[in-house]
Amino acid sequence: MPPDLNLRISPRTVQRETVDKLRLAIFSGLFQPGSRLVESQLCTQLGISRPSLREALRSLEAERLIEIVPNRGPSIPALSWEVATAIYEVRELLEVEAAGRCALRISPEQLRELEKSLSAFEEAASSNDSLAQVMTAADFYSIILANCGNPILEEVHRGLVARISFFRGRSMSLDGRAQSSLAEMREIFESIAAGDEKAARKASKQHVLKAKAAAKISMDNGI
Amino acid sequence: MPPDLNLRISPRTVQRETVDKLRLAIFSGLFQPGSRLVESQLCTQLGISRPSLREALRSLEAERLIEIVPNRGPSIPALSWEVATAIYEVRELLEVEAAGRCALRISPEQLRELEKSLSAFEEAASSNDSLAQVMTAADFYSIILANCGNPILEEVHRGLVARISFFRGRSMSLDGRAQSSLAEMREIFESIAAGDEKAARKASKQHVLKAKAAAKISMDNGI
DNA sequence: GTCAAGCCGATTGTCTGACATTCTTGCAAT
DNA sequence: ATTGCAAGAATGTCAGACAATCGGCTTGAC
Repeated sequence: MPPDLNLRISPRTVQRETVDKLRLAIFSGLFQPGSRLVESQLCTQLGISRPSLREALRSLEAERLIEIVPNRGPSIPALSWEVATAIYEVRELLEVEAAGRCALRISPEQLRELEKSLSAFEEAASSNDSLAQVMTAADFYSIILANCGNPILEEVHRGLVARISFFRGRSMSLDGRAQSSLAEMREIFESIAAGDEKAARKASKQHVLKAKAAAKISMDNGI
Repeated sequence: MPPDLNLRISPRTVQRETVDKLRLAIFSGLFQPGSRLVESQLCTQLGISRPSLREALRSLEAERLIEIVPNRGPSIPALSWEVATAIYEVRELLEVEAAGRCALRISPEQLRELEKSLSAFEEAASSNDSLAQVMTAADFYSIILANCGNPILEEVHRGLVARISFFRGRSMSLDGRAQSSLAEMREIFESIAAGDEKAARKASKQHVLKAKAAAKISMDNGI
């Protein structure tokens, strides 16, 4: 059998990417919190019809990336500090668990992947591209979550991180935050590499707590 | 002005309830896992148009209550034991945390509510109505999660419990499971009432572990 | 000048109907 | 029995339409 000629001459089912486009746009902070998303505008911008768009919007609503109030339409929710705190707390719960499990079971192969993503973050941290920083940092966690042995942990975590992505760009651009974040992540990596569950949990907890503190600072500064 | 005759001759915004109807139907086990949901059929059954139905289906897809394969349409996912295990594990993480927090901060008023829901479960446990058992048990957790001080914890938990609701009816009808469940829940309640965080965590953990074991048994029995 | 009432445009909620694409299933031919 | 094909069914997507609702603006009264 010839090796998978999955060429797809005529790109079918491209509509489903709409939701990904929108999601990415939200991540990138293209829309201000609180701003409304007018359906007709999005339709023309995305080149799709209103029914299709509305389907995509429903998905995003279920993911809590947008909110839809009846007769007012979709908008980007303004994340209150209360909710952000709650998200960080649950993130802590999940990441600590994942890091601990990961330390006990990650394969050497995946460990190299993790190291690579840490290097990628290191490079991003030297730059001023906060979007790249957020993205590479997200990769780092993703690898940990993907190797913790519990797909649900990963899934839930992804959903939560998505909701605070808006913040994370802001707080990452705080002075020195990227560098200290790097140090924390390196410690997590070392612990996992050493197979030290307790240390991985501790380092992971520290990291989330620091991230939360940074987020609070950037929010108080009204950035 | 006459006092709010909210008669709603022409029922407005009733469409949004469609998703609730469907969700309830899924909870109740009306559809077999793996069975397909044909859009045109659902449209006539629910009395709505296809676009509206598809919006509802997208919501349910994002909640992982159904899955939609391109060009094959929506269906009820067959829950593998691997995924179910993962869900129970995360549930444990969340419930333990919530019970612990709840013990430290619940108001006397809400504590009475919790007691009431425990009584409701007690009554259901005496009967053979496993749906009522699942529902009242869900109420019990909901109150704990709603009073743990972290709305995200509650939200995530609700999503996870929804996905294993199919099972829970089955495992609850195992011989003696409802009664032992009652005992475990009572212990959780007592710990919370006493404000004993550690005990609440321990009892909560025990409860989830037992529930998981019961689910495994009922699954192995191929029920 | 300020405030309240009412009207108008903009936007959403929902439907009908349509058509191309894709999957499934049954039938025919080898 | 297996293969291939063709008809039917279901989905993916669109266009257009219309009522209901919301928000802002104008108008009028004090």
